[in-house]
Amino acid sequence: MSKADATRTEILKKAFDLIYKNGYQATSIDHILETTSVTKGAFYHHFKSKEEMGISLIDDVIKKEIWPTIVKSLGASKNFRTNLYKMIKDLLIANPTLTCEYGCPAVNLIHEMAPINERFKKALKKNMAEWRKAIEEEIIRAQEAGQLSTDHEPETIALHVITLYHGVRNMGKVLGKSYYATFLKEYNRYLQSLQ
Amino acid sequence: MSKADATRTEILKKAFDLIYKNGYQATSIDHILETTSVTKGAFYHHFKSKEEMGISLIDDVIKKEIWPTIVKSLGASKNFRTNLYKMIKDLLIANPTLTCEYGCPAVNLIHEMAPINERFKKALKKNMAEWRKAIEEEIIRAQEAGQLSTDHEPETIALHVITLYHGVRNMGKVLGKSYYATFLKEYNRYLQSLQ
DNA sequence: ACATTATCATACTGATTAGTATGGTGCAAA
DNA sequence: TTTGCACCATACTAATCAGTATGATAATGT
Repeated sequence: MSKADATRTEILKKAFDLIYKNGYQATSIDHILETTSVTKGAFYHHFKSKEEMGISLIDDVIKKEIWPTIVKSLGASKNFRTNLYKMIKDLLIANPTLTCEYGCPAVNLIHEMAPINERFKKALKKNMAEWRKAIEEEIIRAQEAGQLSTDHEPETIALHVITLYHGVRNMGKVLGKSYYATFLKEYNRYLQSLQ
Repeated sequence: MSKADATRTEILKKAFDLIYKNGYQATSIDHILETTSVTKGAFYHHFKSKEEMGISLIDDVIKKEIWPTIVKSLGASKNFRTNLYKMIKDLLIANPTLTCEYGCPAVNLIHEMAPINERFKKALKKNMAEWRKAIEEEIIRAQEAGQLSTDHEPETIALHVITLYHGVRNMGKVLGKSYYATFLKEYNRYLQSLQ
């Protein structure tokens, strides 16, 4: 990795930390630079604006933070219920960078930015569509294997699972980590109700 | 209503509009005053700080915006599934002030403020606890009427329903109003799976 | 009628914001 | 060797922020 790439990465890494904890709008560029060795000149050399940096963050960092956990679970076992359970559980519990207090950066950004910035919304929508598609494929495999009735619409279930994830990430901010366990039990019951 | 009360109400009303659409931190006091006849002196006479105004907003306005829809549904019919379905549906569709694009103000505030402001978190938590309790009572009634097995923990189901609401409000910001219909079908299937 | 206080209005402050202007440095191609 | 550009550093700007200082006016009790 070249020196320039290292600078770019350092900016995105620090920006991710601050935006994850304080939100995009509340995170200033000065604050990002404060605790790094990067200067404002370097920042605006790599990103033509704060918005541009934010969009890069969605594509580069968030994707690399969440996507591995997802693909690791889907298709891992032959039982789609096991896989969908593990996927959400690992996203909630196993990921070392994400905490209950601050939730999920992708979910947070949708909340904050989707209504007020079209570019953010589009990038986040694309991200969600990829996740949805991956879950759909899992469900279709289950239907082809006879584990699940074809009466179920794969898209409906996929989006419902994502909806639950968004919901529990928000609830966790208020109720704390103990709710994750409560939620996972009821989530599992939901998965078992899919026949 | 006295003149002073009218001023206070006008501030809270305008603040609600702006915070609902842009978030708490992105809403400035100057912006609140801009399109009203209220001045900064009046603002700081009624609220000792922006934070104080925000806390008032949770207790006063949000509660009055959402709570009526909730109590109207719960206990309305003898079937708890019908009531829980109607509650969420009305929150999503029937409420005239809330839109799909901007979601639910209470959910939004949890996302933005719960991790970074203890007073907000506490006020929002109290709000959620009241909702949870109301749903729990609906579920206990159903169990006493023999509509639902007592194996189900009322708190678990109540929180799961709230979780779904939080989730769908976030998803709607990206997927648009059409998803509400898709969600409601799967939500109904979930309610029917409670036996 | 008078005093007191509630309710506001105006003008300010210092801090912070995103972004710019300008110049410097090192490396790569010519 | 020189030219040019990628990469970065420093110092600035105009706008905006929450909050304050100070005084005016209106309501209210005595």
